[in-house]
Formats: sequence, C-alpha cells, structure tokens
Amino acid sequence: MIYDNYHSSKRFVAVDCVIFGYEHEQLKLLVFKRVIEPQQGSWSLVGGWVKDDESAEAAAQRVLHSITGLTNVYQEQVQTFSNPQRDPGGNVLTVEFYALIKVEKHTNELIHEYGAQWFPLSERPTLIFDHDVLVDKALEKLRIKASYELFGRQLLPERFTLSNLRKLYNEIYQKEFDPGNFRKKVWSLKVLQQLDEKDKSESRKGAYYFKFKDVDEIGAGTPIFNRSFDK
Amino acid sequence: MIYDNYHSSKRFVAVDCVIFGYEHEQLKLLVFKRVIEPQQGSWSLVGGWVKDDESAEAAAQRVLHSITGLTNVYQEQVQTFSNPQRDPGGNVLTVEFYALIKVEKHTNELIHEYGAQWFPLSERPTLIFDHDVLVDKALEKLRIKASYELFGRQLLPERFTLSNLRKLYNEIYQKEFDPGNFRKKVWSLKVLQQLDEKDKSESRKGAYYFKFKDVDEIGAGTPIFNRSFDK
DNA sequence: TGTATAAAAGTAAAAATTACCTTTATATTT
DNA sequence: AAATATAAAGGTAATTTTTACTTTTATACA
Repeated sequence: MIYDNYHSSKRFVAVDCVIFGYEHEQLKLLVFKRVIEPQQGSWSLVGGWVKDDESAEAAAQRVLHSITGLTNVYQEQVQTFSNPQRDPGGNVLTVEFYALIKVEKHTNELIHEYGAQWFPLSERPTLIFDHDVLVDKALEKLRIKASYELFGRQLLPERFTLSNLRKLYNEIYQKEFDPGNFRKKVWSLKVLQQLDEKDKSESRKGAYYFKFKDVDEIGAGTPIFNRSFDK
Repeated sequence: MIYDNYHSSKRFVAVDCVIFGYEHEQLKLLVFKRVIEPQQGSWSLVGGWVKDDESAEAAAQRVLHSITGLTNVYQEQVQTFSNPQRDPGGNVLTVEFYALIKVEKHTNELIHEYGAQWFPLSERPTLIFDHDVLVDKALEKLRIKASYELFGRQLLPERFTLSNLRKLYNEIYQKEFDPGNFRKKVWSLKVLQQLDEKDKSESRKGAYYFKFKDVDEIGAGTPIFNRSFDK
C-alpha cells in the first residue's frame, strides 16, 4: 500500500438500501428495526458495513441477499452521504442504493425473521438519522428513471395488465393517468408484448396480460420523455 | 464512538472532480499531472483525500479552491466508485463530483502553478485508473441536467448572446441546434432577461445580450424536457 | 448606395398531447 | 333469455409543441 500516510482511522463506510416493493396497488418500502445502538429499536433503512475487499455495490447485494434470500437484486446507486455528523454513533459515510423487488411469500418469511417490515410509502414511520432524506432522494431518482423508460419490470409480476402498470405509475407519480392515453403511449413504446391470456378478475371483459420484451429485443432508446432541443 | 468493532483499516476515502469550463466555443476539461505515485506524471482528474472531519462535498470544495482560488464553486455529486481494485495504490473509495467554472485569466494562473491544464473535451489525454469512466459519467449527468433546465449560468459570462448559449448546447450534445427554434424554445422558458446592449463582434446587426434571471425570480419548474404521461 | 452577414421574427406542416367519447366483451342479475 | 353493469379497448377532435424552413431586419463595410 502506497497511501499509508493519508489514512483516516475514524471513518466508517456503509451502504443503505431503500428497498421498494409493489403490492395491493401500493408502492411499499421495506424498513427494519435497528438491532444495534444508537437508537436500537427505531425504524431504519436496511444497511450494513462495506467490507475491506468489496465494493459498495457488492455490499448492497450482500445485504439485500441476507434479508430477502434473493440474488441479483436490481439496484441503482443513488448518492453518497458523508457529513461526519450524520450518524451520532460515529463518522459513517454511506453509499445509498435503491433496490426493487417483487413482494412474494417466501421472501416475506425471511424478511420477518429479520425484523423487517413493509410499509406503504405514505404510511411509513419516521426513520432514524437522515434516512428520511435518503428515501426522498431514492424516490426522486426512481421517478426520473420511470420517466425515461417504461418502468415496472422489476416490481410487477412476470405478466400484468395495462391497468396494473398504470396503477403503478399512479403510485409513483401520485396522480391519475388517463387509461386511454396511458395505453396508447405505453403501446407506442414497443417494449411490451401482448399475451393471449386475459385477467378476468377485474372486469367482465377481461384485460389482456402483457409482459416486458426481453432486454435484447428492445432497441436502444425508448424514452418516455420527449426531448425538446432535438434539432 | 460506538462502531469500533467494524472499522476498516485499509480503505481510503477520496474525492475526484471533473471540472468543466467553456472557452472559445469549446467545452473543456481541467486535468492535472499527478504528483504522487503510482503513475506520477500521468494525467488525472483533480482530487484529494477527504479529511476525517469533513464531508465529501466540503473536501471537493477545498480541492477546487486550492487549484482555482475560487470559493462556492458549483458542483454536483455524480457517483461513488468503490471497487477495491480501482486504484493500484490502495483501496480508494472515491466520491465523484463535477464542477463548473468560468475560465478566466486569474484563475488560470493558479491552475498553471498547480500543473493543471485545460483540454477541449474531445482532445483530452487518456487519464489514469478509471478516470475516463468518471468523465463519461459526469458528462452524462451534465447532459441530463441541461435537458431538465436551461443550463449555462455557471459556464457562460454574466451576459451572453443566444448564439453563445446555443453554441454551448451544441458542444454539450454534440449536434447543431436550429438557431430559430433554439431562440424560440429558450425564450419560452422565461428564465432569461434581455439586456439593452448588443454584441457587435459576431455580426453587423449585433445580437442582444441576455442574462439569467436571479434564481428567486424564476418559478419552480421550467423543464426543457416535455414530460409525457402528464395526464 | 449596394452588399453581405448574422440576428430576429415568422410560417406552415407534422407530431404529440390532452380530454374526452364510443364500442366491445362478458359475468351477473332480472 | 334478455337486460345490465363494468372495465377494457379503441377512437376522435381540439390543442399544443416540434420541426424545418423562409423572410425581414439592422448595420458595417466595400
């Protein structure tokens, strides 16, 4: 090691994960009861220390695996918080990620063992430290993502109706999209494939199931935003 | 300190700044000749260690001040790189920022003393480690920023013509915007104020100078992108 | 006085968005 | 068996925005 002179003996490096799920037409957040001091027992994001020989990305995957049993969880780095005073327990730099998972029974068992719990985003408890800010930032990034490309692959089941998808968008942006216009727009993006089967649970007529096309079937850019300044 | 058990004795925390400037109708990057091993003498981004009692944001400001003499430099966090192998000199986690500065004579003197140098983005030398990736990420973020809101306040002089602004956009997106359409679009955003004076250096007729309105004069949202999915 | 130049303003076609309305399919009720 | 109710699916027309141009303007210089 070459940089020895410059070493800090006081800073810790952690990851925190804002874990989003979608169930019963609600966007949900997975938080857990803190098991270490300070503020043991308070609600907090799921996090952990970054080991010496791993990247923050790998640490986040490890943490996500430990509470959900899932591997290869979809995650995006959000930003890093490094104010030395942000955590009263010490100088903790945390790299924030958001993760998207499908809420399912078997993962939920593990989650319970872990003392974690799903909350609808709007009913989540106050979190420790700056974690409420982290949630806001993650949501902001999520919204930007969902405006750039059709979103939902990681949150919805394999097949879903356009109503399911629209309601997810309603949740994300906290507004009501027009069913007809939403259908037209989404279909025009050419990233969905219509299936033969219908979901009859919501209507007499039944709504066709759709699925996301495979990633390699989709052309490079299918932005939902419409750039101005194109010429 | 409560977390002592979990402390890493091997990881360093740094910041790296992708410093953009704009001069002679070119978007430029400030890089400098590395003064420490490994790869002393190679071109690299401007960076530095994050001290124990400061945040990454503060460290970036400190580094920016040290080479430009400027305070309150505009900066945005880009992302954090933490692959333990990214720097052969040790396990260095770096928080990346981009910064925007006006290229001016007096700052340039300091920059020279420091062994730093401006390069047009397209003619920049290869940088050490993963720094070329960092530049790409910063540029990506810059482009997104410039598509969300009218951009240039931090790079252009106090007053500028619409041609100046358009050429900056040409540089950022590497394409030619139509002068008429650009003018129409930019003016419709209502974030510029037209001045009485003209710049006669580029044309017989002369082009009116404009300036950015003060931040508090500008209404909340003036996106350049046009969201779909608005209803 | 004419000419050349970029600035500024204008225009019309095309595309996208928006706010609706109509038709369709079918399980359930009468 | 027919009527009904419902969400799905598809359609439409007005409006707005974008795009690709053209025309007019102001003025220094030949």
